[in-house]
Amino acid sequence: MATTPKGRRLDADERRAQILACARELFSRRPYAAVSTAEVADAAGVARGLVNHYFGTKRALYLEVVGELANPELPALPDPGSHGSLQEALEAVIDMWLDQAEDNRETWLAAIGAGGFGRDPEIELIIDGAREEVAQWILRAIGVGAPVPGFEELHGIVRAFTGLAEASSVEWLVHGRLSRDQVRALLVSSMLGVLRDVVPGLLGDRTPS
Amino acid sequence: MATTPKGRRLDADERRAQILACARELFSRRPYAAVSTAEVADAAGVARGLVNHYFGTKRALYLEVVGELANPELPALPDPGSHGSLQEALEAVIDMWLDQAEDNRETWLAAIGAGGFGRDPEIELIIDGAREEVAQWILRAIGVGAPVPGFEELHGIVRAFTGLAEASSVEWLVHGRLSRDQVRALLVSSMLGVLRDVVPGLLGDRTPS
DNA sequence: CACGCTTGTTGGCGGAACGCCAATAAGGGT
DNA sequence: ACCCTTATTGGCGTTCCGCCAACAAGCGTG
Repeated sequence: MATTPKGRRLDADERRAQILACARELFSRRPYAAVSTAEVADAAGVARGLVNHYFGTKRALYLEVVGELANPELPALPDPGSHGSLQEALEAVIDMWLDQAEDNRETWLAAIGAGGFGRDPEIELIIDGAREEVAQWILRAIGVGAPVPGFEELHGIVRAFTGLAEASSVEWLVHGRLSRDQVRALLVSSMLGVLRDVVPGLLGDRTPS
Repeated sequence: MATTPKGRRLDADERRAQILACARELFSRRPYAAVSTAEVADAAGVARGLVNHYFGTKRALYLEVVGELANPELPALPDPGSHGSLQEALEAVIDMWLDQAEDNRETWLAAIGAGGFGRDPEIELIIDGAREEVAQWILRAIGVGAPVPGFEELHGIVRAFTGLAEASSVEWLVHGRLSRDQVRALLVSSMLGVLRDVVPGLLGDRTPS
């Protein structure tokens, strides 16, 4: 990453961007506390003091990296009115979202914190374990054992569902945009709908389609 | 939190637990790097060296705190024989989940990382801002402006939905338990179902020309 | 009651990292 | 060729962490 020979002067903006890039590289692999400014400076082929000169503090540098990562560059929406049903509009926007996630995979995962950003990989493991426990708990509750055909998909669905449960609960407990009853209805409705689509056999007596 | 006079000897397990409690208190309010072991020791009314004596390193102490927080104590499931329909089982387990979240509100939010755990509040703000942007983007895409009646709820629902989108995408891109098509179907289906239940007016007539 | 042994506890040493600032020199303008 | 702007450096003081030897509180023993 050290693109310039020692001591060479660069344009301020250029140098700043270069250091930022190195910091991004390092912070995306190791947790905040495990990355030193000296390391960042080293990677950029620059004296440590210069990092502080451009970003003030290590924390400020970190914040800037995160801010850069978390900026999702959402694709432009198609003209309103060009779509017929709500379903079509929804499908379109979801496709765009998925494209975006697939293309910027690295960046996007880092921003989400899934691949572990400044977050400690070990911490990530603990959290993931807890989520997995909840998922297994739900699977048991709806009477799904491991050897069911298509279990992997079901597993993934339930894991995804816990994401919905967490986010909606935050809307309820933190932002107050949803009531408990609404969260409940939201979870039951969406989970039922998805199960109906993917494993219709589970529903027993009621088997549409 | 300093329950014992200076220099008093405690049982090893007791002292350990006390320090852990203080660490938990501090780490839940400020990010990792902003909490010093000296502070933890101070809060426990103990010499700094003792923290290292019991936990080795600051990081190990932190990991233990997180591990303690992330342990969700899931309520026992009802007898598998007593379940009626899938819907009933689902409603039951979701109610249990919501109870659990409501009761342990503090702890649970901390574990999720929503209230910001060892995570930097400022970082949290950035991430939340990015999520909000996505939510607004989706709202625009499905043709919902701000002054719609029941907009708050819709807003919350979409925010919750982004949680589902993120989690399912992680299942797709990281764990490989879902394919892209499955994620797509999952998102479309659940979002449509929920919209149908909450704002049925949106579905009927579209194309306001 | 005195003594000693176990072990919880302390205080400080050495190293690493961070924020800051004055000194330096690179590169363009005159 | 000179100077003047400013990117860049190197080091000082401070804070924080991991480690360890010394200390003493409390219990058992004679």
